[in-house]
Amino acid sequence: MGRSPCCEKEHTNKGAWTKEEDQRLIAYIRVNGEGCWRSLPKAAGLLRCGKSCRLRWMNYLRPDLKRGNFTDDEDELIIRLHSLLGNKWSLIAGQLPGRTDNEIKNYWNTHIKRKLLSRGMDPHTHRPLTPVDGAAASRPAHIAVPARAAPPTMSTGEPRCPDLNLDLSVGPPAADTPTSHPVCLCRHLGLRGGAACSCRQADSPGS
DNA sequence: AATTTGGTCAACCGCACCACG
DNA sequence: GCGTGGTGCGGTTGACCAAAT
Repeated sequence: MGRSPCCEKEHTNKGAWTKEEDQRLIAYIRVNGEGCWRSLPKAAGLLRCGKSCRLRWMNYLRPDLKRGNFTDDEDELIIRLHSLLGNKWSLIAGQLPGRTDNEIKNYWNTHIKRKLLSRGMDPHTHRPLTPVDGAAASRPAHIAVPARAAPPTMSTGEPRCPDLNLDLSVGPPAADTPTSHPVCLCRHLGLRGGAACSCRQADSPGS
């Protein structure tokens, strides 16, 4: 009935990638560039699903990735972007050069959630925890109630952090990262391929 | 020293969107 | 306008490791 699966699961490897698989993928993309993920595994001699190859490349093998701990600045930026965008990890990642959506998502779930809870903030709404939670009652006095904080809904289109300067038409704020890909938020905002989008050429050379 | 528990992160899965014929 | 294929995204899982008991 429906569409065929993205790949033949019976003849594909799963689980952790080996060094050899990594090398094959890197070598292939160096020569042929990104794109055509569906046919890439066969062409590269990999027994992997195309999606798996893409994920491995995007989240781990890309040369412009910044590995290592998040800085306090990045922490705060993620928190503010999340309050504005919600769980739009790819959008948030677009504002953090060298970071991937998967990395940020993991970091959020493991570190920042706890950080916000310790501040007496609800990680979902970015509002102070309600008395029902039993935490707000004990909220320290120095934690101000943000009057403009609102649930992370995307429907109003109203910025929840007016002081956060998000230029939606340009790349990441860090201009000194020549290796990072330019980020076009119009793509994420549903304008992909639209007339308003001027990023098609720069988007990706392979696609 | 052995076992348990909790944290971290790479990877998978399913769905949604877009481009194209 | 519709159906299909390809790609990207967000949620979830599970393996691995370190700290605690």
